[in-house]
Amino acid sequence: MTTPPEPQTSAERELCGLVNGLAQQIAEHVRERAAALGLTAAQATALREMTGPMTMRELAERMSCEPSNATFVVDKLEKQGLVERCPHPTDRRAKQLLLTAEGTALRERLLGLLAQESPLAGLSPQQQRTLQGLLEQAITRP
Amino acid sequence: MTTPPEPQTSAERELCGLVNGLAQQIAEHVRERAAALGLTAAQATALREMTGPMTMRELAERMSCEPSNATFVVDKLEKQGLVERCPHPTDRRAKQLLLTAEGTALRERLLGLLAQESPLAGLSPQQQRTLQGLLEQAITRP
DNA sequence: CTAGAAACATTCAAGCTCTAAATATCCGAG
DNA sequence: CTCGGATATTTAGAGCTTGAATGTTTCTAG
Repeated sequence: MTTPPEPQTSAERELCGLVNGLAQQIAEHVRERAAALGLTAAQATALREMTGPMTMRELAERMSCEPSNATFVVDKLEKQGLVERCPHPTDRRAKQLLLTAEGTALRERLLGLLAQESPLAGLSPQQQRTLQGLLEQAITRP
Repeated sequence: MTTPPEPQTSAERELCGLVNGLAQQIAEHVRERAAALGLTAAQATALREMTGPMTMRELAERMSCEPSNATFVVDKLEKQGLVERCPHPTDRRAKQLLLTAEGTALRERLLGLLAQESPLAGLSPQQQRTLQGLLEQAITRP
């Protein structure tokens, strides 16, 4: 026979639901601020992660998405004149992404908006540290 | 003037990244188990939430998505003979979703798979309770 | 040096999700 | 009863994401 009906299971499912719920709130937060600047959530995420010159693959990794998706998003940003695809200095296979002056300015505004009214404001700094520890442990395990 | 340069901010951004990371692990977990049964993640989520007869709207709420999306997903499940759209007993506007025998059987298998190797297995029951409390507090705040 | 393996970026097809609009039905005020 | 606002579902259109296939370029074993 199997182990007795596990009370564990349903608690874990509920917990997964909470994690997803909070992730959705965070996504919504980004979506709202991005929309205020005429960007989609994906475009805003890309802009946020553009901390300096980088390749397409590097950006994709920072965005936690596939390179093909990065191509799609950067196409949009490039059409808006926010980024440029330059030839990479040392690797002719790769492109080097650079923010334009406009892109840099918009990124600053975006970062300012994103810092306001964080979805995590309901937790004290101490609680945030606790949460961070738990999440790190949960993630670095499988 | 604004508050001095907040050290808070970057910590919160990192924390958001962790929440999203764990949510992605959970999604990947569902995706894998669903694929083993020939289902997409969305179809598996719908099947999982079909705890009994319900309307399209009710399913959409359980899935945290728009009703139009539920229509799309249920279309697929119906084509696979897993669910049926029946006329609602008392409200002729609504459809009542019912699992077929096949659907019920597959749902059982799915629940079994989903309960195995939870992405949260890295946390002790005590830690899971702590996490649950923090997430609830964070969510029920805006 | 050179052939084969691996890495970078892109394109394309397919799937998921959302919004807005259309249709059908319900319900309550008069 | 009837009209008008609210609700349930579907459709159409668009954006986001992925995975496979492709063309270049780089790296590495021999």
